[in-house]
Amino acid sequence: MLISVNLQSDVPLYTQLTNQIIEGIASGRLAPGESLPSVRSLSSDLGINMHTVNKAYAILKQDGFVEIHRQKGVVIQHDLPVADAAYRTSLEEKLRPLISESICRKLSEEELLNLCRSLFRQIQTDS
Amino acid sequence: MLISVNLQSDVPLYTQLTNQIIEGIASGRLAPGESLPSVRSLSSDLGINMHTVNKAYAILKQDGFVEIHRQKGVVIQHDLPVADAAYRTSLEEKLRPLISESICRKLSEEELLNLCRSLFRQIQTDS
DNA sequence: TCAACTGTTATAATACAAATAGAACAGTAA
DNA sequence: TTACTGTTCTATTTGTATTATAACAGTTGA
Repeated sequence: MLISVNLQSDVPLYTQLTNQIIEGIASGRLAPGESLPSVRSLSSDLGINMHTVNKAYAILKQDGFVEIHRQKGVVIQHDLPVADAAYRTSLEEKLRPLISESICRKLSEEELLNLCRSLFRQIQTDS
Repeated sequence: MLISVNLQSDVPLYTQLTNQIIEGIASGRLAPGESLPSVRSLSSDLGINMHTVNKAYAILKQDGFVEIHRQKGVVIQHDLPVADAAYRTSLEEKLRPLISESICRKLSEEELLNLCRSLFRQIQTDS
């Protein structure tokens, strides 16, 4: 899967990486068991530091999206983490300010739901 | 409206403030024309620095949610900003990683939409 | 007029996170 | 052995978040 970073963005580089990899899993472009590039090769390809890639991989490992095989390096987990109560709470806390502002800006409930539905399907079928 | 901050949170204080005020507008607890506490009184009440509150107010002013009256201080805008194309794009960029992870965690499209709908109505009617 | 309040600005210091840099270690594969 | 894997260590630079003090211009009410 093709991975890139935007040095101008205010989103931290390691967050850009984790976001892209998680979207890759969601879309099926990254299948369970598949290997990710090594920290050294990916950092070299992107022109960024090794430790930045390592931090992204460490977060993905921490959250249960990847596991480390001494042989194959970093591979996508077969048993991906599921949406438990704690996750749903944190998701709500992240959605709340976004939905609040959309209400202020007179986005209707239907428009918001259509946007979410459209994104959901676009990500899921973007393999 | 009651405003509070969580010093333990990893969300910046000024972001906590802007989020709460925007949610207050969305819910109707803060009506257009209504005044916000002065930077000095609010910072004193919350036990934080004046500049932190001032930064939050400056962002709200920048985004068009409040205006400055030399007499009344900081008041909620009558003509609130609307959801233009630029806003929709930025909203999509913020929703995308959240939805991607929810797909990874096997949250169904219906569950996600129900959560968004529930939040939308809860915020809107929470006055 | 005077005192008390408004937002605003300037300067400085502290603390922390993000990113980079160079180096080394333990384990594994060809 | 050589070359690769993730991991860890120390150090530096940069930028943001937060606090601290101070001052300014304008407004309000006594």
